[in-house]
Amino acid sequence: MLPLANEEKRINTHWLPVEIGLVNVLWKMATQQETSSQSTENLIEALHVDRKRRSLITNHIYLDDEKLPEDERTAVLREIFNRNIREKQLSRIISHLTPVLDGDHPPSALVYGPTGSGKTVTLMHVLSSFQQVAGKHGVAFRYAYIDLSSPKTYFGALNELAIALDGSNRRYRKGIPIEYMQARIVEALDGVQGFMCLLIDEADNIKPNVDSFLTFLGKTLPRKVSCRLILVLLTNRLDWEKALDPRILSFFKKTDIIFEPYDAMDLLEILKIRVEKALNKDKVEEAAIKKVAACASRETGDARKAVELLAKAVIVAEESTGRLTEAEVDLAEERLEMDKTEALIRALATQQRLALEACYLSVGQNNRRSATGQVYEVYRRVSMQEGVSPLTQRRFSDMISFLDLYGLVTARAISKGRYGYTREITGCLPRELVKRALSHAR
DNA sequence: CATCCACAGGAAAACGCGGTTG
DNA sequence: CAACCGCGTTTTCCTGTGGATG
Repeated sequence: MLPLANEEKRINTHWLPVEIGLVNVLWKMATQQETSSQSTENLIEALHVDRKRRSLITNHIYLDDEKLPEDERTAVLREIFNRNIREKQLSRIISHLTPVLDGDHPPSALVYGPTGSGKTVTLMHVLSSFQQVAGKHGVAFRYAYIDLSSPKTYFGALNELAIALDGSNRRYRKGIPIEYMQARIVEALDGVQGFMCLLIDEADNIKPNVDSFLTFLGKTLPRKVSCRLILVLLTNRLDWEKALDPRILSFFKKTDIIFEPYDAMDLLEILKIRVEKALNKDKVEEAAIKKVAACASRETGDARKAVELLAKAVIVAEESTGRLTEAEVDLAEERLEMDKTEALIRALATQQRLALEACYLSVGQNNRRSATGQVYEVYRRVSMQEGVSPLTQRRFSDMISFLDLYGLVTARAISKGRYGYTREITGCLPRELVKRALSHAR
């Protein structure tokens, strides 16, 4: 999973020839010129041309979801759905909703799916399309999106709901009674006839008392308003239902819809759209995109991660050959991994950092295996030096397990016969990465 | 085959710290 | 203000482990 120490050499040998070649060309050009100022100008020109030659990106924003404006985002999504990617999920949701067209009331839905499987996106798409179809059938259908992706209280959730419903941007002040909030929501819904679909994203994010919010939504609200409510709750926790009060589940009479993570084929299509929009197609090899899709689907099937990897690979390609091939993807994956572990190390608590330092100190340059006892001694010395009082061996042992869990060291329990039962600790990260991260984290 | 090393790792007690109560 | 409580962390105590060794 983690990059091996010796792979760093490959990075260098990979791009060096290109750079050297370029420098040589430039040097020749420069030396042929008569005055130095002219040569500098030429150098600038040459570098500029070269930069252009290597550049892959034609439109930057399509590689960064954060920067994509809303209408562009929906346009991209529309394309995704046109390519029949989430077909199964789409048809499930739609068949759940179709009773509306005949004026029947579908039950509420609970949608499960891991992050990056396109829950929100798909639901939004379906609902907006559904609204239009319903309009043609003469059925009044509206929907509202309530985003709870940052943790909210019962009050905060009501607030979001109120904002979504009355269309205004203003937040209601804190401190007003919850009954008032509820009254506002009822008021906002009162004039509406027909169906009202509430799409509640990350519904598991309501902190202290989820139950009361859901009770309000499922029990109180439908009685007070004229329109017919359809609740759609999105969550990425499969066990969420178990945390709920069974009474709530009973009056919800809900349907479950499950979103599988994207598979490699889906991701491939999604990536292709991005590539078309953002990159110079001639410089991108099909195999590379396939590889990105394969990597992402192997890990989590998270579309956002896939795009992130693609973006990283493009950067790698831009600063080396100017072509996106499988090799660049490999490198990008490696770097992404390195960045992650480095960030992880920097975020470690002091004691854990010391433990990690002790491990790599004890293991030495040639990755000798060390027993827990030895490393503990080193750890004691190090923490004395730092002026931190060392912890007991018991705790230290736990920290080793922690470091092992996060893949920062390898520690496996082994019996050395009558010479004891220990964990052999070895490092599994490039020395220089550890050094940099450790020195930075203080 | 029993022994025994040098820890692993579970359980419980002790500690520390913010918050609450009489 | 002391006494108390709840909760997470740390220490102490303890039993368990697996194979080389005599």
